[in-house]
Amino acid sequence: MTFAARRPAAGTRDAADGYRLDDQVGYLLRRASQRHLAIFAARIPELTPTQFAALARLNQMGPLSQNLLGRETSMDASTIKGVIDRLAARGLVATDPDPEDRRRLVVSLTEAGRALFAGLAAEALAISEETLAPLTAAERRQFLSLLRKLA
Amino acid sequence: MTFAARRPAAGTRDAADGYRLDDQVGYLLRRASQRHLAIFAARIPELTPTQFAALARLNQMGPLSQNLLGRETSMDASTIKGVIDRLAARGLVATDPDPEDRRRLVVSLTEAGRALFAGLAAEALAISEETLAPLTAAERRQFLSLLRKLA
DNA sequence: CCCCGATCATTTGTATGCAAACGGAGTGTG
DNA sequence: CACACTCCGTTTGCATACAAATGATCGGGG
Repeated sequence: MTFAARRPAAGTRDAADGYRLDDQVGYLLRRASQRHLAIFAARIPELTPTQFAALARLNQMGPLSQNLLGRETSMDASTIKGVIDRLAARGLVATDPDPEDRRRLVVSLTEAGRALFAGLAAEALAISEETLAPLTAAERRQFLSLLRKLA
Repeated sequence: MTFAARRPAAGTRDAADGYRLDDQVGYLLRRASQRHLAIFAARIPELTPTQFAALARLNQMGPLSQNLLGRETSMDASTIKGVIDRLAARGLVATDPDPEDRRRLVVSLTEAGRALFAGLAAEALAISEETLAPLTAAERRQFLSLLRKLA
């Protein structure tokens, strides 16, 4: 005796009943991102994760054109523009025209930006640790490995 | 002969050099969410993932107050308001005052909303599958299990 | 019964994030 | 050299997200 006999023959009804929001990867990703954001905002209130990502990439790669920096940090052209505008307004990055290509706007870290990043990098690593705290060390490695395949 | 001798003695410089953006869980979560969103938008262009989540929860739980629906879908009060406003403008949900508590706004699925959800549920499951496609079946189970612990 | 704290919905301000369209600038081809 | 194609930066419009403040309402305690 199963429940199969109670199911309607058509497909849509089955799918609607079988859809469990709490099991969907998109919903879980959104929730995990929200939790991470809360941890980040609590420990580094002066920057957002995206702003910090831009500083980190500039620190790692040196000056980059605005659009390229966007690609290197997974932000589209309009998003990176807003991020750079806000960082520039606070004096953390400088923007200069590229003499070799007049379309380009070269973004570079200022000394203040470099110092801020250097002072916060350890805290940023601690944020990643706290985000992964519910997992054991082995689970963290496994999770990051799988997550990388989806990114 | 290692590189250790070239490292400065202080801590901040070490942390700045040791910070690899591409290894940080927050960055990877953002990228995975972006990929999922692109898949969702391509396959269900008429709804956003959050809008679909609200319909799914209403389909599962029945009518709910607006704030409670927000909690049940991990959206704060101002976010869920905008989502419900847009769904209501399209006739997919109805909002009525709660006679038992005049603070509350009861949100319920309309027939159109119920039909739309039923018609899209199978596609939504396919979206989850496509998002997880880079993983094997065993990896998917493992990944979802770990992700749930972080959400 | 009145007050106090909690809850509900709303509004405002700020910050991603994506789509689409635009003009300016490089590049390669015929 | 002219043209098409591409890239760069910008702008607009829309949709999450969160913080903070507000006003209305509900609940319980004194």
